[in-house]
Amino acid sequence: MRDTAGFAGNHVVMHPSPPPVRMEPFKVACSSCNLRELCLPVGMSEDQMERLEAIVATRRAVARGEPLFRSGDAFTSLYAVRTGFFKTCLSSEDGRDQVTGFQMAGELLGLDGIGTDRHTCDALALEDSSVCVIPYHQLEDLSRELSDLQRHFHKIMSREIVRDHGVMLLLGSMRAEERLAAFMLNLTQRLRTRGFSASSLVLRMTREEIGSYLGLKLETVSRAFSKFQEDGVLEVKQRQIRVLDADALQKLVNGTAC
Amino acid sequence: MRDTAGFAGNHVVMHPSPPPVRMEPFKVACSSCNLRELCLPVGMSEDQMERLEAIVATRRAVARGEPLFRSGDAFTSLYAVRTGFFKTCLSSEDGRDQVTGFQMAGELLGLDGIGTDRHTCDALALEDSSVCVIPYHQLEDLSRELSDLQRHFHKIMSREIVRDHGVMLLLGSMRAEERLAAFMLNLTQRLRTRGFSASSLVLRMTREEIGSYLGLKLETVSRAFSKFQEDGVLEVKQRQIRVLDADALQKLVNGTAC
DNA sequence: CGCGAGCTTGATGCCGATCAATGCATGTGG
DNA sequence: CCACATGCATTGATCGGCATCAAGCTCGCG
Repeated sequence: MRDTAGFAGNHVVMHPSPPPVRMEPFKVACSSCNLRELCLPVGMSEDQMERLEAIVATRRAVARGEPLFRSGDAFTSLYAVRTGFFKTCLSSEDGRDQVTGFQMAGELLGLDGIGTDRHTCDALALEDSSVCVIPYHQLEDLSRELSDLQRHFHKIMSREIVRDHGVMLLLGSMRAEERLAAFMLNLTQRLRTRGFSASSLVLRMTREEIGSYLGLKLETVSRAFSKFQEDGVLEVKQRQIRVLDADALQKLVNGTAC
Repeated sequence: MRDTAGFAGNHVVMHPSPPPVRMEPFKVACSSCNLRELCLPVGMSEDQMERLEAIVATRRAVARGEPLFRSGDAFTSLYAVRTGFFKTCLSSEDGRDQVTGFQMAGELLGLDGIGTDRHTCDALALEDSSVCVIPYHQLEDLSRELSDLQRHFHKIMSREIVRDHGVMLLLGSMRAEERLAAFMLNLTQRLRTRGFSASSLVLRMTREEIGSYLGLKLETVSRAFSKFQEDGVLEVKQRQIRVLDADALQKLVNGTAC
């Protein structure tokens, strides 16, 4: 039987086609959320978490293909991914397009909007997803009272900057196969953090989206996948991927295999 | 007579070779600093600024070629550039190297360190420079009291993220000349903000450093400069640059000239 | 004056883009 | 249940932009 673990395991699957946006009036309970060790409340006490829950009052469902927000939208809230999978992408006026990131459960979306009070990129759901809505001004207010929250929020922003620098390194100095290797390692690592198999996964994005993220054309991504399969590093069946030799990937990312 | 304004104008020039690091016990006065409209205190009242000055107690001079901090150093402070010019760069173990940014007066350095309490990149002075030292934990404490400070600090971090996304777009989808055009426009715009001529400047970095930032080899950068000169877009004499046709640069960055 | 770091310019080759055709999976309507 | 459309992936052939290799050149400085 085929292993379909991937990160589809605990996703909210909504069929047949749900309304694209649905507000859930139910109380959000960070304290009982299985993402609390990945998300904003990391390291917070019980009563601090209650304060946070009080402002994170709503959830929002986003159907596959729909935007959570778009570039130019007024910025009011951050979003924590509960279930599902997103991409953020920049599109310049002349049709150039760049995927700037893929976000999975526990990761924060919308940080780009703080600087100008408008979102500067599009966030699109790659599968039916749900997010916790975190009204930003309330978060600012609360983080003035809870230094643990403040500290953690700053760490999240800083790590986003560091992540971006890593992508710049990748885009600026790696070759196609190295880029894909780095991408796959990053993906499996994040899945492992979330308790999923690191060796078997289902890609939620197309070759074109991967290519956009990595600064490659979709054909090049496809060829690199095929190469990895030939070399016994990956098993690739469309979006079903099995990692056979993680070390080989790691060696590609460093310079050892050149 | 040659216009040498560039951004050398108000820089502290220290010859012959000063001690690489010098602490200045003098009081820092944000309120009388001509960078206060670019730096952290933007939009703060007089007495708020006094609170900030109280924690920004020291300056530090960094000689050309010397590090302000290095990857792996313990993170304790942020730094605001007072005078001079820096680059930040990432170097992976296998010798790959990526310049992730160039910082000039009024810009903040060190945000990368917040996430892990260690710096994740090197910051090197490209000319004799000086910075204001901002002890980070004191800044956190103060920004819990002064919401204006908090808000502005968050905006600065967010804008850094947005800037990085822009670089990702550049690295992922632009061709050599487009990259250099975007780079030159960005540079002239920042100079203009600081009251310098936007049409005449002196590059503080080598072709190789520009290339590393733009994901190009130094020869390609050089050829692109030559091309711009041929086309009457720039006048290039080593590091002396004069912008003759800013519109042409702008058109290159968008798709109009393709 | 001569050295060296940084810059320019030319010749060549390779990696990845582009163009094009085919394959494969899913879904839809007859 | 099949025929067909559609979206995505694979694979091949060719092309072009940038890297690489290799000389010279410029300028500041000891």
